[in-house]
Amino acid sequence: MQQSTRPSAEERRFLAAYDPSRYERPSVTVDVVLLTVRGTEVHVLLGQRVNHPARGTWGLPGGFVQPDESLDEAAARVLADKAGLRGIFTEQLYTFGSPARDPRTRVISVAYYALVDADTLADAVGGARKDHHVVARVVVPWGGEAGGPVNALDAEGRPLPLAFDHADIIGTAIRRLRGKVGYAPLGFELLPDAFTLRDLRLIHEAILQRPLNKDSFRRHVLGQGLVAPTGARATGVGHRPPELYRFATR
Amino acid sequence: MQQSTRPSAEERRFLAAYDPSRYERPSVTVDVVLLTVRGTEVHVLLGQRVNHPARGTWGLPGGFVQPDESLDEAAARVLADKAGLRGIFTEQLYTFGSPARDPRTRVISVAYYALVDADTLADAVGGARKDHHVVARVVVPWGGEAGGPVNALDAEGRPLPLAFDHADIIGTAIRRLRGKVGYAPLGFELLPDAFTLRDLRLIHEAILQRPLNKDSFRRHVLGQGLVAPTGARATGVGHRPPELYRFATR
DNA sequence: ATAATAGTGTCTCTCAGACACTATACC
DNA sequence: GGTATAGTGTCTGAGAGACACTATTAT
Repeated sequence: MQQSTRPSAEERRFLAAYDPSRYERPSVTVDVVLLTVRGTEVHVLLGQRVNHPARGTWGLPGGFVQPDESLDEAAARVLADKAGLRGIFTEQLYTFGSPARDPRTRVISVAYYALVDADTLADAVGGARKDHHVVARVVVPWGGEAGGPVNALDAEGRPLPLAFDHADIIGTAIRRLRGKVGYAPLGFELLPDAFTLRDLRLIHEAILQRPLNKDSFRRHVLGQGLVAPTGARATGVGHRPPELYRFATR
Repeated sequence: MQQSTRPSAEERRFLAAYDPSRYERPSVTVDVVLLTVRGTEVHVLLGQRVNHPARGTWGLPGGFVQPDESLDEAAARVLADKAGLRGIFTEQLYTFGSPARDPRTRVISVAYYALVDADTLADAVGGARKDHHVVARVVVPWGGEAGGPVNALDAEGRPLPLAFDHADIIGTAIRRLRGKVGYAPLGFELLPDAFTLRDLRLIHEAILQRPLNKDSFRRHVLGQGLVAPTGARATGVGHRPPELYRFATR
């Protein structure tokens, strides 16, 4: 980011006299849509609200932006505190600021989305956080990149009521993911270090919720040079063992 | 947006006792990157700052988000107040929240970008706002969608110093525009109601800063069904008069 | 051997790029 | 007529989809 020029003496006097309390200020939070893929379905980490407002409903991990941290840092802090995850792919998504979206007061939420492979998420959530956190299945009631709110289901398929506008926020994350997965190397964020091309294709199919051509997918991925063979092969698969690949940083 | 469920009596008591002043809150502004294309170059509306901080530098039109308005409404209000424009294409861009980006206090800026044709912008800026506003040429020192800050030049080609992190914000708008212009009908927002296919192609070339294949562009645009011929033709062009088209809302 | 998927080879269809050619205004 | 751009037709190469065929392991 570009640094502004050094303030003059006159500007320093102005700044010293500046009173920020003259303006009514909203609260600003960061909410993180932490997504993974289990089997053929996208899942999201939700926490059950133990306090009002909307107590008992399920919401995204989030927190107020602290005075000394950037928005990216706030998102990383939320991920570390609430999910025990560090260093995973995280990107700003959209900022939600409808005046009535939180009944407490004016709360503007800068939403982020993050991607992690299912095993790492299971390990992270399996600890002390188990009680009030769930990795919920996301049901997307629209195709392509139409957009709109989504539904969340628990492991038994029961719907989980979502807090505030979090159904919209998750829907926005799904739309972003669908839009980017075709040309950006996002699938690797959802897989362990070594994976087969079939694994990668199933990730894409789970995100897009439509079948992809096996041959074209293979050609496309190999042609992009985004993956490199490890030399190893998967074992115990009951058929010809596939090559294991890793993400190639070009 | 989805409405949250009706609060219970207990929840209403909680909300009545809630004290928002317990948390330190940042200021939140909306800044608008109002873009247009003049000739072969992208331009942006800038205003000269008459007050500190960064007095004399050039900044995007912006304003504090009011307690009763959404972010979209704040962006529309800024466009109406500072540029006299209503009903033009506007979309949320990105939220900038580095702690030191504004020397006054913590200011988080929700950036929007808006598109308008050059004639409409010239009419809107030609009035009383003339003194402290300029439609500056944007010089992009990176190709494709690499991203990064940009430079702004006045009509004589002199660089205009940009306030705060506005060079980054404009750069983010350029990158978004380059990314979307290939598949979304954005070019029409930058043209008057009737235009030739050559006009539309020149708009795309100005945004992408690279030449486009004339034949493919024509086939692509006509094949998409996004334009419809008006039946009229341009006159006084010194060569075969081209068909005039309009944007076709499918 | 059978089942199941990996991986290769090839054909076709679509589309972008390139180019040639004709059309038509203003000078 | 000359010039400049509009607009059409056609060829070619790249890539996606489809499909046939071979490869290889667990059972």
